[in-house]
Amino acid sequence: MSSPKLPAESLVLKVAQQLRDMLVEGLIAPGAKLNERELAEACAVSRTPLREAVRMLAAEGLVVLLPNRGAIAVSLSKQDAAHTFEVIAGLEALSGELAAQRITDSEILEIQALNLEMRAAFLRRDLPSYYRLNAQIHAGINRAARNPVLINTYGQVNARLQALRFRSNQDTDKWREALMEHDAMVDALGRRDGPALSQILTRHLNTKRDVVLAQLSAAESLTASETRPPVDTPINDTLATQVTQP
Amino acid sequence: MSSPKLPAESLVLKVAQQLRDMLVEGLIAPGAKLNERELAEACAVSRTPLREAVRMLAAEGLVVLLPNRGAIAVSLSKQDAAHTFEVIAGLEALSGELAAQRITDSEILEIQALNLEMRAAFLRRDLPSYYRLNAQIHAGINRAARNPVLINTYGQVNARLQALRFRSNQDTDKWREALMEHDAMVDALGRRDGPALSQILTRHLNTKRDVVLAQLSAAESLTASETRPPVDTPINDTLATQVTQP
DNA sequence: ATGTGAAATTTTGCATACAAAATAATGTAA
DNA sequence: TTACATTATTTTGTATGCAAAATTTCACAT
Repeated sequence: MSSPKLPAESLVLKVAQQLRDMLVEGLIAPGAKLNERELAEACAVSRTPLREAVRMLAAEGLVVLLPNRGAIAVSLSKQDAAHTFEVIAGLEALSGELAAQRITDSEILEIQALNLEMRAAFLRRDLPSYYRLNAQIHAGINRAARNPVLINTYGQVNARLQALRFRSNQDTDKWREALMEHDAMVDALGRRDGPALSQILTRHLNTKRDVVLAQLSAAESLTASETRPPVDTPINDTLATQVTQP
Repeated sequence: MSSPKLPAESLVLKVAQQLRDMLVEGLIAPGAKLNERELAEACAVSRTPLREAVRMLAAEGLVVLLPNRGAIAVSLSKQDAAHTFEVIAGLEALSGELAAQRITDSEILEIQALNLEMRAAFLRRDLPSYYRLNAQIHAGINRAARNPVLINTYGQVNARLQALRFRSNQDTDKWREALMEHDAMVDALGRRDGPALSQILTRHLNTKRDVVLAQLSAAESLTASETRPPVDTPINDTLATQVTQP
């Protein structure tokens, strides 16, 4: 046996990761209330570490704290989503710029291989594999940027988008477009052309943004016709938390 | 009277802001241990809300949690600082790009005015005013980008740099260089030339990074000669916390 | 002196307890 | 029935208590 006991990681961090997963996987739906007693029970801990974990997620922007009313899973309005995509695009552009300078030959080969696998997944219309490979490619570029702060920041902002749980690219045309963008990415990466890669990534994220926003609009109009009168905007619009401005 | 009582903001958020200020102002030095009892007393609250606040700051990257050993104020190694500057540069580049598209005429005038004031502060060698105006200019550009997510992300990452408490630009040459870069920035902004502004901001941040890193090296060699044998790297090197990668 | 190890103290981590606020439930009047 | 006020219940926010871990203290041997 290797490690019979390593309680090393504090409970709070484990609980935080559990909740983070639940939020990103959509097990806790956007806008849903986080009941402390309930969640504490589910995680088999007392309310104290659970609350601390929730506060961490609030700082990460995955939940929103309502004074005296607990916390709810973040629910991005279309505007929020658009803003988030803008930031993600900026971070990926940076990632591409840096990766082009720092990536190793073997890493390039690996990403080229992943890109081919992704193409194969497309041909089979294997959505799950496609998503996994797509994520791996982007993660690979981020990793090649050799900047842990960038990876962290990206992860934190991206988690909020993941929590939207869009599973799209049903539109075959858009899908094909994404594939071509990926080819261009891998090509630029192979040439170590930072500016080009950066530009492609920005464009890529913009199309992704458009797809997701379209889906949000569709979903919105659906739920609206089912339940509500033609109300427009989801719950929160700003998601502005603490910020210490220089 | 306007508002006799607005306990609205929960204690935790107030305490978090207090601690954030302490960390950014250097009242709690980088690497310093955060004693719960002590701080709770100082903030006049019990340990519970204090701990929750500390966890939030940990999620923001302003403190580092040590399992079973509490928290310490983040202490960026030179590498960490360099990585952080890279991310800040990317965010400012994005900010510039967007601001150039979205800024109003009156906002441009305001920033031009601030820039002139800053020049005046330079002529008087008035460091405090210079810093204040410099921060206002950058904040103005960020605001003009019309993206609250960007402002938040920027604020969170930048706070870690602020906690370094570099007060530099003593080097008059570098200072002059910064002034010229600011002129170029304001010029590009006036022309609403996003790419140019973006590029200038990146270069500007790079010089700033160099200045700060040089200062860190200087400070390091100082403390080293005073206390320690020629040890090289400060406390933590990664600062990698949680990340949910797509 | 210097190093080592055991006991004492402090500090952290988690659970519980209690007050205040919010939500749900109930009853009553229109 | 609906609207509204009132009470009961739940839920949150904060404080306190207690065990485990870490740190310090101090005696002792080298």
